[in-house]
Amino acid sequence: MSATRLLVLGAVRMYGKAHGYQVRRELQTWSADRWAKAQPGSIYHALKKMAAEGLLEVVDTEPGKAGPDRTGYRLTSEGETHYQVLLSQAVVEADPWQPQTELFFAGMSLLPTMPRKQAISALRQRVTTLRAQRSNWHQHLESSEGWGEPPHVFEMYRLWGGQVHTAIEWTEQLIDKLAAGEFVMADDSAAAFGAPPSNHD
Amino acid sequence: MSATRLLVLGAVRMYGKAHGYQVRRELQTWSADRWAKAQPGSIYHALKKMAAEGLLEVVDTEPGKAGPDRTGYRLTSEGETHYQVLLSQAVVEADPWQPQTELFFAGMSLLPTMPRKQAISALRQRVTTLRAQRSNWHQHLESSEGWGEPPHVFEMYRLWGGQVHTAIEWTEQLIDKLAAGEFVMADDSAAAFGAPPSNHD
DNA sequence: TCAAATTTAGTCAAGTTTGACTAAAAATCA
DNA sequence: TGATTTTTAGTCAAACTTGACTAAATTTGA
Repeated sequence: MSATRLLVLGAVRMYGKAHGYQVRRELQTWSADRWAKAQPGSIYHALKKMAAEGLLEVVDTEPGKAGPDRTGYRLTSEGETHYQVLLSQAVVEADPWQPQTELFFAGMSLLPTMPRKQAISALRQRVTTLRAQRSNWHQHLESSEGWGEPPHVFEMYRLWGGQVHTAIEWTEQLIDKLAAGEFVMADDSAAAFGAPPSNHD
Repeated sequence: MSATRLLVLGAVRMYGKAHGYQVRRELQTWSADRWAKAQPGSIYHALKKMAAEGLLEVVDTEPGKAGPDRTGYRLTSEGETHYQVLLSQAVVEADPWQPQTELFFAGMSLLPTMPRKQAISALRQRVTTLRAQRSNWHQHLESSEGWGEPPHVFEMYRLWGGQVHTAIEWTEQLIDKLAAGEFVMADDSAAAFGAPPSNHD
């Protein structure tokens, strides 16, 4: 489950129809080329792959008015479903081992494309997972403590625990803000960030 | 600059001489297959690549007593130099964009292979970088604030700021512990974690 | 107006990562 | 003992990522 796919899907979706370069530039404005693997090759690869998988469909191939031809893509209905699933996963999933940042930031970038209640519930799930990790970690440090692990490894656990703590607090604050009606979410306005344009097709 | 290389180099180094499977198992005990890209293919690839680059040399190819032949590797003197450089970089480097965890955890795993003073100074540099990032981020939020970025992006900055804050505090505590003589470092004992065995060669 | 620079759109070879798979030896056990 | 399982050591194709590069159109500016 890669952040690249979610980001590409999200970018195509927000244009309704988009070609690779458009996606590439959009993701660049999100700095996604820096915090995720959003280099040209990855983007074009993801587009072709997802088209082959039926998540995207090629709408047209205009003889590009500048440079090479532009291939326009659009989400299929399976693509739309897949997008919902990926986005929820990205927001909920809190694997302590994987560098969360990439996937979670992708999810956060696209959070406003979720209805408010769903976003809140996804973030709540995330908090639950994070809490569970935290108590797991606590037990590990207290109980069997003192076995073979070299002491500097405990320091790493401590850092990790601190980061999880920070993440929990932040997530809870975000939930509160969402509950208080902050941010424009998918069910507030057709013009929410990342929302697909009205489909006049 | 990949965590895989540093980890593989560090593992070979701590054995003096090691074959791929040994490295693979060692890294598994560090859970490095989970928080870094330490799958078999990556490990064997890194070994071959670094051998081709002259950082490692093939010591022997015993007809493996179990299964296929074992290829033994050892650090060359360039490899040793490179290891020092990579390790320092991993500890010092604090790129806000890259998911730090992978590289930094690799560095922390191998921290005791540094002399104490060097470790402290590397960590101090890290703190300096982190602080700079933090004030950069502060300025961004305060000053030009309110331009085109959608509000949920600010939340991401806030999370990121919190994580940096946690990282700074943790690093400072670690520096204090090191300064107070905690942990067995490379210049304390030949038996420090990850230290190469005495070279009876 | 015409050369140089920039923007647009994408390709491609090289490099890296994945993880299922092979194949041989050793351990287990009925 | 003979069959099954586990451990050992590594390979390999498929997938993904990188980022320099092409090539055409448009803009800039002397």
